[in-house]
Amino acid sequence: MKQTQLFTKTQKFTPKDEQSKNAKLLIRAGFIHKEMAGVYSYLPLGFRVLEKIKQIAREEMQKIDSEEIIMSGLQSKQIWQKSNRWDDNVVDVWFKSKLKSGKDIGFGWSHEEPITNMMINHINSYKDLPVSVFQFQTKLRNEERAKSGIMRGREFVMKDMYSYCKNKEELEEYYQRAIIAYNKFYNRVGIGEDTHIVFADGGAFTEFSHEFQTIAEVGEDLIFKVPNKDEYLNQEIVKLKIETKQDKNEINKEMQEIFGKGLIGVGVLAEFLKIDVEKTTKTILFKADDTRIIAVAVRGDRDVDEGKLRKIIRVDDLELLSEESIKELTGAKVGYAGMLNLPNNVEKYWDYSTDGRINFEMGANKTDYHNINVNFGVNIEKPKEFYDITKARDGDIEPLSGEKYKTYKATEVGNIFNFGTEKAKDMELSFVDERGENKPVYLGSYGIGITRVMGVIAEKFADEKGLVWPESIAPFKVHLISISQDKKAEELYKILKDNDIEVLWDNRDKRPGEKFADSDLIGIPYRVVLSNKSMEKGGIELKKRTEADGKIISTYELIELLKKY
RNA sequence: CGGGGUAUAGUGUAACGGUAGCACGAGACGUUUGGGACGUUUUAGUUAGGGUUCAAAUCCCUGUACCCCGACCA
Repeated sequence: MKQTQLFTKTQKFTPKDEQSKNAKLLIRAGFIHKEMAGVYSYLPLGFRVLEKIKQIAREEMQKIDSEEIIMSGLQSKQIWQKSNRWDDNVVDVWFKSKLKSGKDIGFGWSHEEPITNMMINHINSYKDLPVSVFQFQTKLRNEERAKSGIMRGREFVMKDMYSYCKNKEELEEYYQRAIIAYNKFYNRVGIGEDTHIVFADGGAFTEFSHEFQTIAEVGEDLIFKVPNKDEYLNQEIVKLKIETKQDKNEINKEMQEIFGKGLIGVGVLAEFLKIDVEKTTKTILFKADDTRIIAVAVRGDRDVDEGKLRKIIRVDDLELLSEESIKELTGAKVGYAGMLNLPNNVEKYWDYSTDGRINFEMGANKTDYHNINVNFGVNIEKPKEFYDITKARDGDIEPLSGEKYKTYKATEVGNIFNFGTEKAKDMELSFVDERGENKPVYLGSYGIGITRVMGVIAEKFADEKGLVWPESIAPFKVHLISISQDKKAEELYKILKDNDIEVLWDNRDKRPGEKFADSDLIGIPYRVVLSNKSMEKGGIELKKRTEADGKIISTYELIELLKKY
């Protein structure tokens, strides 16, 4: 492609309404256009990158016998009601509208339900299984807050794949094949080395789901590497058994109620009471399934992991108790709750970190009051069991080995999930097995955030001059820059094209400096310069984007070299 | 959804309540041609609505948009 034909221009200044590196660079280089917060259009260069990434995903999915389809973006309410996911309180990212007739419709934020519903028409017998289908879809999600450029938008492209299997074993086998395909995909797009499969919460049906996380500074997630193993964990499933240092000879003191007006926050509190922060206790109250009230105690310097709590109490629906309810329940404002004297209907859970302490502090359930010198077996019954409810953080210790988890900031670029028969049961998708018995189908769901992958790559490889694309997904392989040698360049341009080498020819009437600067900004892997200077030296200058200096070679050598890559 | 911030030309940035200016981009002409050149010239703007004032980009109110932090995030 000739650059004069490219309607986009590069910008010298970074847009002021973008903070993230990926959006700044992609906009400056003309890959994307921002429509609104979290919504971007893909311009010729960006589109080419996107298509390259999609093609690689396509090839890898086809290799594991998945068939490509494209589903509608409009979805019907009835289908989603079957699995109880139409409700805005259950799924909070819905975009919804109505047909002229008044019928409710939703804009697809996921396609598990519609596709499973569709499969009812196609899966009847065990002979129809297994089936795997995938698509590239623009997902629409009404995110409360879009951020990080194209990494987390309201509209984004996702490759989603769904597998339908006869039984657990067949699904498990396909799941493993999908993992292999995913790894190949990440390798091919250039982020394989930093992309790890990470164990994550599996929800109700399976113990684990898996995420593919790419280690990157922009990452929103913290992943934990298990000591001495090549195994990574998502924050919410990191096992902890936090021990608190305690002098065993400390003598139990008399419990006291201390007045401390407006002391909110453990740091301030500990200072005021002149005790160690580890003596303080945080009591958090939750509402589960609308009916249960849960009180959780963790050591003051730690936080509750709601994911872990959900698992312990076996609910999906969990939220913090409202201010009014806390007041009603404890008789105190938020910030003074304690495990002492809570009504009997409140379920109480203690984290390991609260165990083994002598003379600890706790909210008094009385505004502005805290109890100190609380002791198990004296003021409050020692819990029969302690749990792992603490949110993991950097520096935490794996209970098994006693060694620290290593942590990395990472961004989730893929996710695979084993639904078992749960989804099929919701959607009433079943098949008849060899013996004529009706059985639910096993569903696996596999996603790759295509646009997010592009964002991560843009961000990870960029240097101070601009973007640096891996060869496999670069918009063009070669950036041909001609300086006062347009005739020769035109010939070379044709030769490159005849050899099926994707080339962007900067045939603009611009000064060399500007062409080089633009070339670096756009980030095409190979730069080929044709100029009086290069001719004097005997040919063409070839330079990789990642290298500082080029080398002079002949046209023949150039073609041979580029063909190899 | 809570908190904070910002809004001036396609982009980036100035202007005490008193003439909206500069740079990049884009157009024209000329000089230039290996790291965002130079000269002359043209183009194009105060987020929307209301208020205060002789006078508003500037002060006030309301809306909108965008950014950041937190919450949320199959």
